Amino acid sequence: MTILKKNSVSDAVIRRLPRYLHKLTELYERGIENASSNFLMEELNISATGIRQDFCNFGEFGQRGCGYNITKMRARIGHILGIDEERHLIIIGVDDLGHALLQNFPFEQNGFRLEAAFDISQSVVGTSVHGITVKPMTELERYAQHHEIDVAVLTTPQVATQDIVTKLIELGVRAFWNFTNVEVPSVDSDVLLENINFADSILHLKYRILND
Amino acid sequence: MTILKKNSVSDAVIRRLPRYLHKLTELYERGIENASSNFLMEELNISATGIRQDFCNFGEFGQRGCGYNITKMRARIGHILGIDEERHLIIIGVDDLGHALLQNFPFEQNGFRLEAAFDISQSVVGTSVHGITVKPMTELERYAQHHEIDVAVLTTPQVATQDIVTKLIELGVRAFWNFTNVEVPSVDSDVLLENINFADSILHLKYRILND
DNA sequence: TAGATTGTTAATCGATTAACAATC
DNA sequence: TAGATTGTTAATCGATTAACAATC
Repeated sequence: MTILKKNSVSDAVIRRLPRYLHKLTELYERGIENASSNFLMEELNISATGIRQDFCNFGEFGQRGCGYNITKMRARIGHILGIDEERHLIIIGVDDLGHALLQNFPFEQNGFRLEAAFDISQSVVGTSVHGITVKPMTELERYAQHHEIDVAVLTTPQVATQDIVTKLIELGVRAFWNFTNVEVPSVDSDVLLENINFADSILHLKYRILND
Repeated sequence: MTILKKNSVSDAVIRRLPRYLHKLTELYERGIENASSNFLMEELNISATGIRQDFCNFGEFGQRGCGYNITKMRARIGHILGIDEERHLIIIGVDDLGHALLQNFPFEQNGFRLEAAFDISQSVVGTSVHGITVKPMTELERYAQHHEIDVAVLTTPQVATQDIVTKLIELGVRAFWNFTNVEVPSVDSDVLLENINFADSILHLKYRILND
């Protein structure tokens, strides 16, 4: 009998873990070895109680009376987030944004390896960015049959996105990092979708500019 | 006596408004004129009750028995988000990502006008992207004295970010759209900060890949 | 031991969901 | 009128905050 490994830690907590990780790395680089929840509160603008509550989800992190050891905590949170588990990704669409990601985003640092790039446009196919040669979309299917694709990064034009997602799901892709403005609709519950939506973000900022 | 116009609508609600706006625009383009909360639920994966509750914050939107008129609702949500209120922004850092934003992001569509771009690198200063000529950082101060800067878009290298933010705040900038991985620390409560953090996002995806 | 600070239970607060009267 | 669907109050659920015993 298989038991569905149900994630009991709330999404809100998980969303904060990368912020902890990043801050701990910064403190480590500053040469700080130990931090109390109160100190972290000031650094992160999260209440000390909240921080302790978050860590508590994953067992004991600190030492009563002495705070948290930064090296140890960093390793542990990194492990929870799976930084040490490498996953493969491909990128679809090598326009400016795709190019920026290929060129500058530290995939390795986050436990990913960008293995291939695809584009439909003749002007970019065959060019090489950061060591990756852009393939034509026509090769996608063949590529998928011979390589494991853990994540597809979507930096495609709006209109093309839905079809590409459908195609990729058919080809077995189960996770998407979506930079397009498209709401990919209720895909199967076993498909993961992480959106980065610039327009949503700037509209939220506009609202606050007008109302705060 | 001035009354502090306290925003009584929760942040969670406001974060959903851009999604509503976007979906309504799509439905409009599909030629659909009316939608019930149940229909929107299917389109957006937000419960029908939740949708009605959200709209209820801003007065009556629909017509009992008939649902919501798409054109009217779209205009209203757009107005709440201030799409019709133009604000000016500048971008600091014209690397690949900055370039991508300049070139492709529909600022006007979201009620913004990108007025100037700054960079420190000799190789981009003086070049022109999408009609904007990149200025050297040394001109920032003079520029700020003569123009209104409502938002500064940050696509700067990590190390430079904090100093640039401090400088911009001195120059009177009160809102930032931050694409760097830097946690800009507890700035004054009258300074707005909207973060887009690629690393946080992809680590969250990684966690779900490993745990879902 | 005294002071500091965690880990964790309990209390509070806020957001989501359910229910239903109002009304098209 | 009957059916549909909103607007809104009440109930539930979950997340944040407070409190404090455990312990370094």
